[in-house]
Amino acid sequence: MSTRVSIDRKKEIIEGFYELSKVNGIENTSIAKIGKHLGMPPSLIMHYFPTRDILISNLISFILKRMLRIYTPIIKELRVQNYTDPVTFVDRLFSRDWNLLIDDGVFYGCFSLIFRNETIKREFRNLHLKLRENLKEILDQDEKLNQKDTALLSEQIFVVVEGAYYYLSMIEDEEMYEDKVQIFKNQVYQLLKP
Amino acid sequence: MSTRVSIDRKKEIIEGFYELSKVNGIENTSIAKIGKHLGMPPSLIMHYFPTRDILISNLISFILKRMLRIYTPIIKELRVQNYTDPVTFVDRLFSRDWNLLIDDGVFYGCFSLIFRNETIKREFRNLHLKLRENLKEILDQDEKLNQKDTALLSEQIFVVVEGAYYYLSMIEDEEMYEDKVQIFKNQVYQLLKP
DNA sequence: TTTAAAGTTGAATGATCATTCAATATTATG
DNA sequence: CATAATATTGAATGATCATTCAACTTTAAA
Repeated sequence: MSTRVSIDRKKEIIEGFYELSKVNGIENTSIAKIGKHLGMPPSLIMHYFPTRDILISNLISFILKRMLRIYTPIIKELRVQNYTDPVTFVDRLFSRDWNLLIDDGVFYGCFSLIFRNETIKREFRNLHLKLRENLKEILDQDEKLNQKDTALLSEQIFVVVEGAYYYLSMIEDEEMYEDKVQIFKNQVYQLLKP
Repeated sequence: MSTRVSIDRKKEIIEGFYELSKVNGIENTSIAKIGKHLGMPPSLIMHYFPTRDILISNLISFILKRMLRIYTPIIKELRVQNYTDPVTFVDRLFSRDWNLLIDDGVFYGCFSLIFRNETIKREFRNLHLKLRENLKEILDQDEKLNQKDTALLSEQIFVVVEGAYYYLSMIEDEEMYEDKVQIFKNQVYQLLKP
């Protein structure tokens, strides 16, 4: 069905789309621009992605897959150590690894599409349910938390993390940024207290 | 400088822009479409808003002004009663008044612009600083909280509220939605405990 | 009432858009 | 090697875009 070439091309196109979206926003990244950026005619892009909507929904899958990756290093660690201090991965949640993993502008640009596209909304919902499940699994490894409702806890932790990401993305002042991060980290540590 | 007519026209145009953006998204709401919607030539819109960017930045001001309004009824109450149970306005924060006040799709669509526009970012930041200040003032009215750092508390409350709004906007199932709301409300009540 | 300013119209601009298509080149298959 | 499938090209489509402009109408000021 899908050849090596077609798989590579699709990947190349989506990555080009993503790169240009970082600079111009998704809404200003046309098929023609992607083509010029990659040195291919727009018709080739449409050969692999028949409509712009399909192209966008592939970009979203690409982004959501990336986001899930924040957990893979932590989960690997857990396999080896059989124990990880929750504080360690809370730190990781607040670290700038996420910003490195995926551009905030592109991410929120995609997110804003959920309100007019049911499929995109479902994809985002699934990602977030997965993120919470993963966090729950990690919390379950910690004996100190075995009295706690870890499902509830992971909801509570994530709502702080996500609120923090939203709010922090407006803060320019470096010092203020660090202050706020500390506040929100403490807020999560408080939740983790036995 | 600005006549009655020009003030009314500008308002009419921005509101038309907002209405169409609810349905199509900002990125798909052109000046021509706004004109058709309001029964006026696009050139008239450009007479009042010389560029599309100016039009967008006016839409954003319009939206942010609206958001601040969630507090005015609460603050009015406080003036009369000289006391309001914080639980009451936490409820209000989580109520659907906000969704009524401003469409989530338009809101997040505007928000995603902060990443490529410094002015818009500043406007959003100012709104959120104001929201937190307002909440602090309300918390300060409550004697039960006079041992607490109300500035810190308002940060912590809002980060939950904003994370919740983000997350809840993906949830379709009504029952699940109510469950989550209750979780996040409890999380805030916990913060308010003396 | 004259005149200036502000408001409004509609047609025209060139740029860019997503998408289509037929033609050509490359690769895989039998 | 032949042939079918896949990959790629480049030109052309009509729609829509933000913006410009000159002409016209209404309102305000003097």
